[in-house]
Amino acid sequence: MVAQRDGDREFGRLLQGLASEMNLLGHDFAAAQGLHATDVQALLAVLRATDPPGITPGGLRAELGLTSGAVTAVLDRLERAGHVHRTRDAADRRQVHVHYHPDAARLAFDWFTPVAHCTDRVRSEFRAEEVATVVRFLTRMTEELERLRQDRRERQPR
Amino acid sequence: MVAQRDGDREFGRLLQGLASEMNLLGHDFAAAQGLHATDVQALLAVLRATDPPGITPGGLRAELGLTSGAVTAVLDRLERAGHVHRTRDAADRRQVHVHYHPDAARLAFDWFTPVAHCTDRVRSEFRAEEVATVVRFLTRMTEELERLRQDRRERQPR
DNA sequence: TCGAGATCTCTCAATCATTGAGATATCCTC
DNA sequence: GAGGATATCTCAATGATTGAGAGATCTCGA
Repeated sequence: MVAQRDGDREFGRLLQGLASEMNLLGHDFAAAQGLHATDVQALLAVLRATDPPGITPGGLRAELGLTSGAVTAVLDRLERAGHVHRTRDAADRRQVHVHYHPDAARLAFDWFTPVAHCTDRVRSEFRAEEVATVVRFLTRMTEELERLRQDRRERQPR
Repeated sequence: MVAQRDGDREFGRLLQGLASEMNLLGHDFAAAQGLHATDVQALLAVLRATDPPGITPGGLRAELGLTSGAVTAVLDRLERAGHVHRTRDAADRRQVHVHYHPDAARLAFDWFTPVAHCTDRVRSEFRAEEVATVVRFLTRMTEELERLRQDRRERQPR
């Protein structure tokens, strides 16, 4: 009754549903903080970027799919609200690095703690090797989607 | 060196990264179709809703985290562009059902076919029981996040 | 060393998506 | 029926996003 095709379809739907649910969490956080959805996405991207130098506006542009003007506006808002601050790169003074303010990190951390508990709870339902499988899947899936986007961008540069 | 805490953190980051990547696919589709990111999210939600009666504006409101005014605007745009159409429920004439136009479905289907291939490719790297594990994980994760959001909404109704 | 081109960020005006309150129509229950 | 609840839409105000272009800095070849 449930053919391979249906399985695939269900699979995609599952992924979409999860992504959508995570988006909504962002919306809720935004509403709770008096921020806008885009600002939250940007803030999370900044928090996620632990590579020492932080993330640049250009990186955010790529990560959020916004134009440069929009990124500047987002960062202005976040900076005005005290969540992040900008520093110029000493080596390449064209570049700007965005850093989060520790308080912003704590705020986000506190708010997302219940979410982390959710993750833990689900995680604890799986055996270690199953978790490893899931991690492998998530990693591969992300890689493949990244590659797909990159390919498309190269094939259609404008 | 990598403690449990770090593992958790990495796990959340993985999920976020995947969700973000899927979001970007939406952005790309939007750009390709001359739509806006929100419109695409809405269109996908409509396509995803296969429960026979379709989805209502209220359902979209919940699914996209928008206000009623915004949903009306989104649907106006999608309807004007010929992607969806609205019908009134015969039994409850307050309600509206949103249906996609077959051409819109085909358009989205064609565009997302390479994405489906991505999913298939990754999927084929896993044994059947591993796929089952991943499906179980995705399902549980979505359920838990849904529940978390619901709990929060009930605790803080306004 | 200099200059052309590339890269990164920001500015600014125009556009248009979103909010939020309220209007309208319909349903449900007493 | 009347009152309250529910679902959607309207509309003015707000402000986020776009897109072109300016400014500053770097890179590399002549």
